[in-house]
Amino acid sequence: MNMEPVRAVLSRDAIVNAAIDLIERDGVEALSMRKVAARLGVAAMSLYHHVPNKAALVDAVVERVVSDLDFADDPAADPRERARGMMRAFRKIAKDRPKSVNLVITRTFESPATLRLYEHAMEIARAAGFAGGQAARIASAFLSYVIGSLLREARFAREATSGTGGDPFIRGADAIDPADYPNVTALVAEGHVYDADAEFEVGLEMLLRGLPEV
Amino acid sequence: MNMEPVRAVLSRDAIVNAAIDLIERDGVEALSMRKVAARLGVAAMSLYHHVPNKAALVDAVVERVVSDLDFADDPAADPRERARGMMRAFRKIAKDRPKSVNLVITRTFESPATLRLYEHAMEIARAAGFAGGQAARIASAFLSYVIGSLLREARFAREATSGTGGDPFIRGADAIDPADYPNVTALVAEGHVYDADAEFEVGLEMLLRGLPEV
DNA sequence: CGGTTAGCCGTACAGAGTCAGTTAGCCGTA
DNA sequence: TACGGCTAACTGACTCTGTACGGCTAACCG
Repeated sequence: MNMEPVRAVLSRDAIVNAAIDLIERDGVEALSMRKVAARLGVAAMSLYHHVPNKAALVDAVVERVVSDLDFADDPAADPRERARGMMRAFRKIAKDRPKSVNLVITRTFESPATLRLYEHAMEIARAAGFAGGQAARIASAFLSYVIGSLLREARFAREATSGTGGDPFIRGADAIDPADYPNVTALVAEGHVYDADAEFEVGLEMLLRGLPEV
Repeated sequence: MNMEPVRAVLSRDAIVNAAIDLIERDGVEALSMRKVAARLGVAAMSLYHHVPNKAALVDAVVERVVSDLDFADDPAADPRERARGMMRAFRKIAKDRPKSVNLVITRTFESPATLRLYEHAMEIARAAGFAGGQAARIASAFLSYVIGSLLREARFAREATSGTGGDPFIRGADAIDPADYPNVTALVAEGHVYDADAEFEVGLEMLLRGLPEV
């Protein structure tokens, strides 16, 4: 009656999923082959029939996270609007899988999925009228900016905010010496809260406004 | 005749130095307490009298790397020029200690040294006429951008370039399917090489040009 | 029905971080 | 000078990591 196969079902996909779960639950440093295996009810060494080693597993995780990104895009739309759309979609990683961000970020744009990001950014840059090397450099500028923002945002998201609805701008602000950090102190005194969205949009618009003449 | 103390001299500074050496030689993942200790001619556990644990050691490394940064700065100069100076100085990390960059990058701006970066950026933003929250967001935009650039640059620097003087734009470009990545392929065909300095400057100028009205 | 093979498991080992217990050198005081 | 105590380094052990090797078993193929 049980149609399930007797042996445990194991697949690359299942392994990657388990790894992502683990990372999002306990953080990147808690990822271990044994824990992934345990989560799948399987012995550690079984994983190695589907994944050559841990580094490859991590690569696969990154690939998955990036592949899940979906920048709905209308090629006929205003290139600036397309750029905004892509950047915002990219940034969604920080919301969806905050703990995995550090992994994505630490890797080159070489794998198919990450290269796709670059390709897409180039595509938009070209649609905006930039050619060759200039398009590449502009695309890189945008990507560098999202990545930097992502990093910042993911770190702030490490702990859920309390009910106040806003992160304090800096953790442990009380311990800061006003003489050494006057501007930061003043900001804290003003009650400035960290607003990831607002921050991100400011920089994004700066980049867009600062685009060279085509 | 031997004036050296019989027992090994150990200090927090010496430990941090050894750790940095190790990281720059063999990479972050090769850093281990035992190797640091061995490099200092000392038993592993001895380190724990100067550093509470490995995480703290890593923090100390980050702190050192960032503290060593020196953005010579004339408060009376044009704020834009000051911003350029700071950004370029920051970027020097990638040149001086490429392997340590990933560490710096993965941490919040909470420690004194990293907070100093933020303070400095805010200071320049205020000198440029921006106030309060807006100054903070502009400072963040610039910092996000450098950090993103740094990350990108550090990864390209992983292996020394061959004699050609230019990195190929993408490693393993031959394996890329032109149908999937037309823009990237075209770029490679044009012989585009990766030029970290040029790329960085393009984005920097975009941000400066795109600064809001004060 | 016999043989091959793909996929899972158990064992084992080197290297990691770090706790506990021990020892050795230095320094102030008598 | 002799001694007592304290700090800092050492030794050993424990747990957890990644993964190489070899054996077993269930499924498939002719």
